[in-house]
This record gives sequence, C-alpha cells and structure tokens, in this order.
Amino acid sequence: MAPEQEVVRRVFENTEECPIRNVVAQIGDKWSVLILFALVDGADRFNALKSRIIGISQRMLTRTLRDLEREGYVTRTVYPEVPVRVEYALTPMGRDLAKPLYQLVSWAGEHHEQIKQARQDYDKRSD
Amino acid sequence: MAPEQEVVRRVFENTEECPIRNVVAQIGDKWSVLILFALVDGADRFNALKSRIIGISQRMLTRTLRDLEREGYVTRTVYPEVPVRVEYALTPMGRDLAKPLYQLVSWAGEHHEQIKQARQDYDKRSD
DNA sequence: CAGCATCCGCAGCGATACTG
DNA sequence: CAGTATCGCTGCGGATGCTG
Repeated sequence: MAPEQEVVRRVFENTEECPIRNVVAQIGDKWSVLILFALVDGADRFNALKSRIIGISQRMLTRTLRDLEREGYVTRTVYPEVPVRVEYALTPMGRDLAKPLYQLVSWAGEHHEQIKQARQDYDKRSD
Repeated sequence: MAPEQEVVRRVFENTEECPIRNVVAQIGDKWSVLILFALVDGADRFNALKSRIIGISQRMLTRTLRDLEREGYVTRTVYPEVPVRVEYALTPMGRDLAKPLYQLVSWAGEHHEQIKQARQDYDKRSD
C-alpha cells in the first residue's frame, strides 16, 4: 500500500488514534501556528511575542502558550531577575513540527491570490 | 534571505496578506482536513462522505463542503437522477493542497505517541 | 514584566424537524 | 438522497481590572 493511502486509512479507521483529530485539531485554533512561527527564529519573551503577534490578547497568548507547552512543542523558562524574565522556546519536537507547517504556510502564501479569486467567483455566482 | 525566513517575515509584516490568518485559518476548523482527506482517493457522494467521516453531522458536512467549495478546493456536481445524486471532488488546487496537508498529518501520526506522553508528563507536573 | 481572575458576547457545532 | 431551517448549548476568545 502506498504511504499516502496508509496515512489516509489510519485517519478514518478509528477516532481514538486519528492524527487529525488528536494532533492537527490542537494546533488548528486561532493562534497556535502564529506563535510557533514566532519562535522558529529563536527564544523570545512574553511581551515581545505579544507585540510581534499583532492582535493577540494577553489571555490568549498565555493560554495558547500553555497548550503548546503541554503538547511538548514549547518550553517555558523563568529567569528570577527583577523584573522577572520569562522566555519561550521551541523544543526539538516543536522545531520539527515547524517543517511540515512551513510547507503548508508556504503553499498558502503561493496560492493566496488564487484562493481570493475563487472566493470572489463563488460569491458572484451566489447573487 | 533564506526562503524559510521570507515566509516567516510575510506572516508577521501585515495582517491583510498573512497566509496563516487567511488560508490556514479557513481549514483549521473541526472538519475541513478530514473532508479533504476523504476525497483524495476520488469523488464521493454526500451520504457516503457522511458515513465515512465518523461523527460529523449533516449540517456541518454541508456547511464545510460549501466553504471548501468557496475556497476553490472542492467541486459540487449534481446529477439530476431519481433520486438525485450529488458528487463532491477535489479541484486541482485541492489535490495540490493535500500534499502539504499529507506531510502534516503524516508528521502527526509519527509523533502521536510522543505527544500523548508529553501531555501526561505535563499534567503530572501540575498536580 | 508576566501573568491570573472575572465577566460576557458570539461563533461553532450538534440535535431535531421538515422538504424538493 | 441531499439537503434547509431552527433552536440551543458550549467554549473560544476579547476586555477589563488586579497582583507578585
């Protein structure tokens, strides 16, 4: 069986072990991918991330970072200085996840215009 | 500039053209990726999809298929037989999107155990 | 500086009933 | 068969105020 079909089969054979429902769904929220990409160039502090990721609230940055930490993609390091400094960084697994994510985001960037056109055409047809 | 950094830069430089916020966010819902994968082997009918994608409701299958159609990933073809037959299929762009998605889902499948372990470790630490 | 606690609106999603 | 229409809930996510 071709590896593609093998993956597809595993997706549908049961719900418990489905990698889409259990892994992809976790990073499919509003901010996870953006945060992961914000960390690929290296560790960064909480407020620095907050200002780089335009539009994210303090609450959601905290919450999503906690989730990413729980999944094993991100580490949280507290430096007990005054004022306190907290740095977030990707784990080896997080850096590894960034590779397929980069492929996906790269694809999205290349097809963005085509997709916007498809949306316009669809909306025009539904008038 | 390395291509990776170029993509990362475009993600954060502005909100309008961000491929994550405009493309990845669309397929980051609960069902889009599952439906796309259900169609990579070929076209399929509405109720056949519904029974293959365990747990999806009629409403969400309809809604998500419409969204995927609007994005340009899926075509909808009505065969005016009795009873009516409606087939959904991937467009060339949809099949192309399946490639980076396959990379991601494949990664997810390979790291599923490691992630489940990370979750357990995190939850144990937070006792 | 890096958060936690609280309140709350609303979009996502499911369940159910009905239709061409 | 392949939907549409409606209702209701749950949880995501934003806003605000407070703290070590």
